[in-house]
Amino acid sequence: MTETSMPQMTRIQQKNRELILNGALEAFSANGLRGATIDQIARAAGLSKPNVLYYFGSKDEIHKALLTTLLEMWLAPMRQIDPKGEPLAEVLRYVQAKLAMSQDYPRESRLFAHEILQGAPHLTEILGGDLRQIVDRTVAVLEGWMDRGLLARVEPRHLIFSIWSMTQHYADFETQVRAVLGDGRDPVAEGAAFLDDLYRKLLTP
Amino acid sequence: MTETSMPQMTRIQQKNRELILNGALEAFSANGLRGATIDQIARAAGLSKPNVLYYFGSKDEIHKALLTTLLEMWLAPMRQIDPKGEPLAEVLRYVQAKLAMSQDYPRESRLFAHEILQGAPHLTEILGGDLRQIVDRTVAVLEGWMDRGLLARVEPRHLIFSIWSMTQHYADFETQVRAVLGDGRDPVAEGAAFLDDLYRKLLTP
DNA sequence: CCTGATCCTGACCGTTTGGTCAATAATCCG
DNA sequence: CGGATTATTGACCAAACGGTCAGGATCAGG
Repeated sequence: MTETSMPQMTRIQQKNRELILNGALEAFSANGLRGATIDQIARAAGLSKPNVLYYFGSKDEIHKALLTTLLEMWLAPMRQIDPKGEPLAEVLRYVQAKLAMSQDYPRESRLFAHEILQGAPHLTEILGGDLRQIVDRTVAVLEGWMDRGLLARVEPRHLIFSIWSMTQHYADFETQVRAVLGDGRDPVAEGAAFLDDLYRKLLTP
Repeated sequence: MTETSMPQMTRIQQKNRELILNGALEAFSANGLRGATIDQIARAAGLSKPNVLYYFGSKDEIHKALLTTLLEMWLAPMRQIDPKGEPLAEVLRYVQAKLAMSQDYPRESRLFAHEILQGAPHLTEILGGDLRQIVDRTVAVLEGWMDRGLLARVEPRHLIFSIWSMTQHYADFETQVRAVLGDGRDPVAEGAAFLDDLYRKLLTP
């Protein structure tokens, strides 16, 4: 959400660009790229529509800027897996970190879900580059652990998918989860316990 | 996709309503409720726009009819879990059936994903009723098995979530999956093996 | 205080969208 | 066949949408 502060920007630019990106996150995460309107974004940002378009040339440009800004944050937990750490603990810590992000940043989670449902038009470049790279690194680490018998052998990429899908599920499908579980329960806390159990059983050698 | 054939409908009504629902599935699954236009639906159905609106009064009505029609099919695999069967085999069969559905009916899967990302405006009624009931039944069956020590004890509802999220992931997030796995691989076949392994380890008492 | 650059907005424009309607064509049935 | 019902469409409408623009307000620096 905090924009990478470019140096040659006035205070006003910094403040308003951030207001706009914040409003855009609200609108895009709720309605998707096509569903969200510039008016919605402007209202959420507390600015006029032409003023929004003064800072970003088009709706698409806002969307792109937002995704670029947020992707780094979204991948951060995976970067923190430590090849020198205790294997099972490292994976479990990653799972919990990803789950916490889905809980703390549901809008961001939904934003990415929407983007990917559309076929990731804006993300494909990054998906093929940066993301691929960080995933490859993580796969190598996991395979190293499995080779040394420190972790049960499973297909590493599918292990990663399973973590992504289940943790995001709690944010993206919150409605469904709530409808099924009923009120008065804490889906994410229960999910944390379930996932800990699951990956412990799956990965203990 | 096949409409529940109401009796007092002419052949033309039956045919055209089905054409429309089919076109709507194409449009809604690709672009969501707000993103899809009646024109798109009409084109996909091979009918004129006013003619589409002759059969369904509004875009929302088409959407609602489509969800209602498809929900039954979507829940069918869960209904087939047999309380008298061998527990682990029953669960594994359900997992594979759900995965096959994500592969065979990706449009339907995406349709539901879109709907739920919007907060399930049209589904909430059904989510609180029919869905709740079938889930409750399945939970009871699972708990029975766990009580008798035939299945490892886990929170049954979260077990169900995990199945839903991971199987749907292969359809909804197909782009992401393909980008990470690279070409020349069969994500679903690999997923089937991974999931079989996972649930076997998780649920074997 | 002045001046140039930055910031902001009301009014406006062309297009798309959901939806209507009167008129015409096809179909059904006695 | 013939009349009534059903099916279909081109033309149209109001609202919403993405985006532009000229001109005025505000601000920073000398």
